[in-house]
Amino acid sequence: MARTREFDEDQVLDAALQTFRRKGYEATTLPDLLEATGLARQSLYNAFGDKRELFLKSLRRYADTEHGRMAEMLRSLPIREAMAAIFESVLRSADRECGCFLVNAASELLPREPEVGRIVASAMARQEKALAGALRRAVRKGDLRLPPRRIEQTARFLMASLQGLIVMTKAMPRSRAGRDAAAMALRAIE
Amino acid sequence: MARTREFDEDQVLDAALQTFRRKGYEATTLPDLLEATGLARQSLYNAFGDKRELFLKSLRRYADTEHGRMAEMLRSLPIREAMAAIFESVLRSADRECGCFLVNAASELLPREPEVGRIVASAMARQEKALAGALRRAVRKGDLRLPPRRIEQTARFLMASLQGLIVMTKAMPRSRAGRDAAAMALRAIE
DNA sequence: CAGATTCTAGACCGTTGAGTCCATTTTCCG
DNA sequence: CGGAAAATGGACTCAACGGTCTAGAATCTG
Repeated sequence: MARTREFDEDQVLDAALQTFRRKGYEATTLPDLLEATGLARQSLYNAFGDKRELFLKSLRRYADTEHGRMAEMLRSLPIREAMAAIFESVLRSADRECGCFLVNAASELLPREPEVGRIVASAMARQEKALAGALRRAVRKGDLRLPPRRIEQTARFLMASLQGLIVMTKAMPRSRAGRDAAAMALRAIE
Repeated sequence: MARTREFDEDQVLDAALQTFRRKGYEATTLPDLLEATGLARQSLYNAFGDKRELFLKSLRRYADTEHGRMAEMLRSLPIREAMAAIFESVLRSADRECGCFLVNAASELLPREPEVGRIVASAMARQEKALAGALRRAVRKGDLRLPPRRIEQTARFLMASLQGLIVMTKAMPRSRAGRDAAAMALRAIE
């Protein structure tokens, strides 16, 4: 048979992901990716296809893991604590991180790259659903008073607040603006 | 003396701005800019310097005009109508437009380009101030009930909502999500 | 008109990009 | 062991990039 693969696909994908997330698609060069992943040129092409494919795979992976993190918080914590923790994690990651990969990718590549549009839109829709589900559970449990008609709307509002927070912390990392905005958005589920 | 300049600087800058806004910095090529502006290579370099300088000038111009539009609305309309109109203009421009140039630039180029960071941060701070000012006037006039302590916070919250709306309409242009989020954000100044 | 200056068109330059090819080495497994 | 498959390093292609230069046409003002 053949020689077995020596690198861990997910690990390589994560390295590429971080690079794309930090520098964006166009500004990331192939040498950047080789250095970040530690792979040889040929290996990268064999395993993931060209730069664009690698980017899309990274983006899908990011969407999946982020959704997982969020869904996990929403499942394991009461709704208010969960939302507060989600907002807080955005605020805390403002310095070392480099914004949400989905938002970055959408900003840079839409409407030019429809596949990016599909990935981002479906990721956001999924997160919105998870949020609405958590709100519904909270209402059923009596933790939250919210007319059923308002659940979807509230989920969408919280999503928008989250996106806004992400943008503001990236653009004004040292400002109080993010904290204030987050605190006020949370009042929607008080 | 010399031959007079044959093009209108602001008009050229607007053409470049639209191109950068639509395609982003890296993906915009010099030929793109020449076609959009109708200028010859040399003229562009003479008048605006290199690609990076042209981009920064475009971004500053966008920040100024957008701030002007917003400030004008806030000055000429009651606070609720003004905010509704501002949100509405983001929603309506979802299809043909290409997102907020400031958000796009920040997403693509931060933290790599500190000058972009300065432009975006100061633009947002200016808008936040204009918003806070409008809120304060509304409170003084009795149009709005809001403890003075909450004015700054509300302004920041509305800014974040606006940014979030911009991102969501770009990422999910055909969705109801934007409308719902906008409606709910406006309830903060009901 | 004359001279200065800008505009234009396009050739040109060096660099760097993504992607391919190939020859060699490494590792696996029958 | 021996061959199949993968990994590697590096040379290579070719196109496109941003930016410069040149030569000539256009247009202003003194």
